[in-house]
Amino acid sequence: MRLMSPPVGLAALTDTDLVGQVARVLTQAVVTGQLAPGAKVVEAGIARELGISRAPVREAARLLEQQGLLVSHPRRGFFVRKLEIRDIDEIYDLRICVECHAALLAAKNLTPANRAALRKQIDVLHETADLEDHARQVEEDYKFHRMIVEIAGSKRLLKVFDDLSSEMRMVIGLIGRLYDDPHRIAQTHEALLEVLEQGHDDIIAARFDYHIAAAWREVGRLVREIPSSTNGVAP
Amino acid sequence: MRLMSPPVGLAALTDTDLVGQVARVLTQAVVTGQLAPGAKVVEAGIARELGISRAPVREAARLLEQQGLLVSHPRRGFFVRKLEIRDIDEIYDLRICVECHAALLAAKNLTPANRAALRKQIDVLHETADLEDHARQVEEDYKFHRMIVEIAGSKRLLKVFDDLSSEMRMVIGLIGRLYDDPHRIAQTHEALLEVLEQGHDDIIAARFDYHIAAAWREVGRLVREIPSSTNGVAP
DNA sequence: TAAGCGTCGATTGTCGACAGTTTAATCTTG
DNA sequence: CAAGATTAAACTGTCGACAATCGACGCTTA
Repeated sequence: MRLMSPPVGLAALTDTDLVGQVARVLTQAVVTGQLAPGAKVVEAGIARELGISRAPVREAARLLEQQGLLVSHPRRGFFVRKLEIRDIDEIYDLRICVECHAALLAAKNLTPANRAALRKQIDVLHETADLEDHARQVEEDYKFHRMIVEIAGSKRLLKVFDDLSSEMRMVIGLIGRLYDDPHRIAQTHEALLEVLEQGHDDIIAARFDYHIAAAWREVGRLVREIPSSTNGVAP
Repeated sequence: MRLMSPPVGLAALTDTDLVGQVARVLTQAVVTGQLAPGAKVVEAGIARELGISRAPVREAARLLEQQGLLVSHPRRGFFVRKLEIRDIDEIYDLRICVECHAALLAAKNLTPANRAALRKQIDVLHETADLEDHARQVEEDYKFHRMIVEIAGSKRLLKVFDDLSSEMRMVIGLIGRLYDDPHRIAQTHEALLEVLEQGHDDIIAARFDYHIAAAWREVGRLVREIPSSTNGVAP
């Protein structure tokens, strides 16, 4: 006898994931610069503001620490991480390493379905290119890159990418503007997809390497251009 | 007046880093198999055993979760991660990606000092090869690889490597024995160092790729060979 | 007889409290 | 007046407590 209702694809509702929520709030605050680099993150303050106790805040803060957005000095608390030029170099260097590899794997896993998804995302890039919403543009840009890593099919690769992402968002947030013309970015990504579809390892690696390295150069230039006192990036 | 004893270069006895200590204890328990894959990690149990409260235990558990050693099911607690063949493949795939890159960077940063350090570590490998202490041998093996990533000079690269390391230790722990003859391992590493000193990018990458892939194959073989019921590795 | 329903102990998520430490602000003192 | 000592306020690290929830087990019922 079967009385149990059949499994319908409902999203498991985890309304009690306070830690996760706090982590999201904090991440947002950091990448938007609402919490400036070097700023102290007072547990009790955050807790009071969110109407909760300190315990979940502490756990969330540890998460962000592991992600590299916060640093903790024992007995002194958590602080928003200050990025130095050297950090930005590390971030992009690792990103090249990870994303080139992901691209190679993705090319092998490319199916009509996810190929279409990538195409669609490029359309989104074109659409948002005319808007003045820079944050949105950055978001869609990353989404494209993330999709490739997803297609690569390695959870660990994706985790590394995601951790890097928040750091990169922080950097972009500090710069305060895009590192390139949004239309050009959309076109570039179109080219990336083509190369991916082509499927030649050397070309894929070289192309992704170049693409990310270009962003690296631009970001580096822009960061150096802004006085460090105003952006929290030390030389 | 200065009554405080002068700072000695001791391992910064931060006696109040409970979370760190707990994290170390838990990590050890997991990689040694003392906590078997799939086992539930009861917060109160750990806390009582260590004579502390649950708060630090929770924070430590979150750390290990982020590291991939534990998984948390909301409202059900933390469990020791069960590794599947797929995970092992992911781990080694990422390790190749990361370590090859690290090796290239390390070759560029190679100085007489750290070159000597690597040589010395190879000596240690030879010395411990005769011992029957497998755990020690594995440890020294990783130390060599870690040194290379350290020389590469990227904190983020090192972090990725360290996270992977604990997972790899877990795998090795499950297998329960070395994947190769320790003397052969020592020799192989000697060859790696030579290639590193030579300084040709292509050769370095190819050699490290091959070296790690070989371990991957061996580990994969050994894992498959053991009935999954006894080792916690699902197929 | 087996799916579904209470019930009960075990465990998690969260909270408020307290001691000890750090930071700042104020007060000395040469 | 500046450098150091002193005090007060703020904050962290840790704890124990409590309600909410989960899993197991036996009970009901079709």
